[in-house]
Amino acid sequence: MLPLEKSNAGKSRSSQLSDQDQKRYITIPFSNLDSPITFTTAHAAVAADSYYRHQKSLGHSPHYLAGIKDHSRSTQQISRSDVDEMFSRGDAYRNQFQKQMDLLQIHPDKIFRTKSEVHKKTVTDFFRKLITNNDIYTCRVDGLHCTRCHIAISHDPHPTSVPPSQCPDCQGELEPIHEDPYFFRLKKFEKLILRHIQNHSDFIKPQFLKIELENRIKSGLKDVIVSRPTFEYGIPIPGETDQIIAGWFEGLIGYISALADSENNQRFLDYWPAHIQMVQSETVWMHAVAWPAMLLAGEVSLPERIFVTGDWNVDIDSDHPSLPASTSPCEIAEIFGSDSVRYFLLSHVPFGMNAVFQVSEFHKSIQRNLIHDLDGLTQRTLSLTQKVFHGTIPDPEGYDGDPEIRSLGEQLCKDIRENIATLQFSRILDEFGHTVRSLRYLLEENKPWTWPQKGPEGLPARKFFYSLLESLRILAHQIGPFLPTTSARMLTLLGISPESELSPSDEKWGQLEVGKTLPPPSPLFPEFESAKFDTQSSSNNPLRKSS
RNA sequence: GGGCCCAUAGCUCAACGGUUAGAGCACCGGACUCAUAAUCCGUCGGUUCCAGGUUCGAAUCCUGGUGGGCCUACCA
Repeated sequence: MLPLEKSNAGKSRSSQLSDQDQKRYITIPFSNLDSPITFTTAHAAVAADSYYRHQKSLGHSPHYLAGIKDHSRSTQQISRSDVDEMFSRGDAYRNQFQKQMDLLQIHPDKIFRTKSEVHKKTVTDFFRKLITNNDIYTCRVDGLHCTRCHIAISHDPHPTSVPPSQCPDCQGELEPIHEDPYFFRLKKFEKLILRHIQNHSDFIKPQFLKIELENRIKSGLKDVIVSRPTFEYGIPIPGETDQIIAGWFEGLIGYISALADSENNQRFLDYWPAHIQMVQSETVWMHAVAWPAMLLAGEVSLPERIFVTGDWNVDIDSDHPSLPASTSPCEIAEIFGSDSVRYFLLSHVPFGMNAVFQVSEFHKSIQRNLIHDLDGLTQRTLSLTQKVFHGTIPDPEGYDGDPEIRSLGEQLCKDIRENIATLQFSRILDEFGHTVRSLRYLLEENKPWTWPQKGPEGLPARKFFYSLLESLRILAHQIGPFLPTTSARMLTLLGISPESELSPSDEKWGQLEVGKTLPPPSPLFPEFESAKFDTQSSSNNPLRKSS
C-alpha cells in the first residue's frame, strides 16, 4: 500500500494529536550520491537530530528522515551502461554516509534511497495523478541548450521575452533544441501558494526569506519542466520511452514515499504533513514554491514548516593556519569529539544564518564554554565532593534544594522549552552557558572549600553540595538532546546510568540517590586534551596530517 | 534590471520607541590556589555609517544617500 492511495489523507494536526504522543516528521535534504558531508549539511543534520532527540525526551515519537538521491547526474554519466556499478556505488556511499552521521552522533530513523521500488511506484502514481488532473501537460518547445554547463533555458511554452544569446549562468554558447517536455502548471498555483505563505507566518523560516519569496511569487510564476531527455537511470514518465521524470521533482516526492510502509498507510497517516523540513538555501525555490504546488496538485497537505538552513564555509583564518576548504566536520569530530562540533554548529550563529568555520574560533569557543565553564564547574563540584564527602552524594536530610540553585535549573528548563519551538539553538546554548556561569559564580561566592574549618560535613555543606550535584544532573539531562556524549559522561560521573532514556520527569528536583558512591572525576572532553591542538603552529596541527 | 538583508566598542555581536547603549573576546592592572585544562576580580574602551524627518523621547520608526552581503526557478 502506498501513501498516495489515500491521497486526501494528511491529518488535521490539532484534531488528531494529543500532547502525550506527538508524531512529528522531520526531514533534512537528501544527499546527492557521492557528495561529502559538509559543514552546511552537518549543521542541518545536527539541528534536526537535536530537535528529534528533544522531542523524544518529551515522550513523543518523532520520525527523522535522511535520504540519498541515487539518480544523480554523476551516476548517470559514469555508469550509464552498468546498473550494478551504480547500485554498488550507491550502497558504498550509503555506508560512508551512515558512518559520518555516526561520527556526529546523528541518528535518523531512516536513510531513504530514491532507487527503492516504493519510491519509483509512489512517484509514478503521483505523476500519473497530476496528468489525470491536467496539472501536468506536454507541449512542443523550441528551447536553447548551453553547450558548456548543459542547462536548458528558455523553456517556455508561451515565451514573453526575446531568447538570450548567451547562457545567463556561464556565458557559454547556446544551441537550439526541440523537445516535447512535460510541464507542471506551477502558474496555476501562484495565488494559492502566495496566500498560504502569507497566512502561515511559520511556513517559511527564517522570516527574511518569506518576504523575499512573497515578492518573487508576486512577480509571476512560469510553468516548469518536470521531464528530462532519456537517461538510463531515472524514473520513466508513464507511457514514454524516451523521457524520465526530472530529478528534483522525483526527489521531492521522496519525502512522502519514505513514509510508505508495506502493511498499510499508517505511517503516512501518522507523520504527514511534515513538522519541519530543513532545506538548503540553494533549493528554497523548489521547496517553498514548487513543492507546495505539487502537493496542492496531488491533494496532499502541505508541510508545516520549511526551515532554510544557513550555508557554512571553511575559511581562511587571518591569524592562524587555515584549513583546506574541503575539511569535513567529521574530520574535526574524529579529533575533537562529536559534541565539540555539535556545540559549535549549534551555537556559533542563530540557526538559519550563514557562517564561517574558523578553527581558531572553534577552538576558542569550545575552550571557553565547554571546557572552562562546563567542565570546570563539573570538576570543581565533583572533586570537592570527593574531598568533603569521600565521593558519596551527601544527605540533605529532606531539604528541597537551595532556592537560588533550584531556580537556575527551573529557568533553564523553561528557556529551553521556549526556544526549541523556534529552533533557536544558539539561544538555548547561550542560556545553558548562562546557567553554568551562574552556578560557577555561586560556588565562587560561597567558597565551600573554606567551610571544612567550620565543620566539614555539616548539614549546610550537605545541603549546598546536594543542590549543586542535583543541578548538575539537571544540566546533564537538559543538554542531552544537543550534546548527547557530554550528557552521558556527566550522568555517569553523577552515578546515573546514561543508558536510560531522557524523559520529561528528569526536570523534577531531587532525584539523586543519597549515599551513592560516585566514580572518580574524569574530564568531559578528553579528546580535546589528547588532540594537543596548537592553533599557532601548522606543523602541530593534526588537521594537516592528511592534507 | 528587480527584490531582500546588514551597518553599534579594536574584534564578534546584544539592546521589544523609554534609566547612564550592554555582553564576550582582545589589551592592561591586581589578586588567588577548592579546581585534571589553572582560576578570580578590576580598568580601559562609543558622534550607534551620513543627512534630513516623525516624536515629550530615536541605535530602534519614515525618506534620501554611502558602503557591504545575498537571492533572481526548469543540474540533482
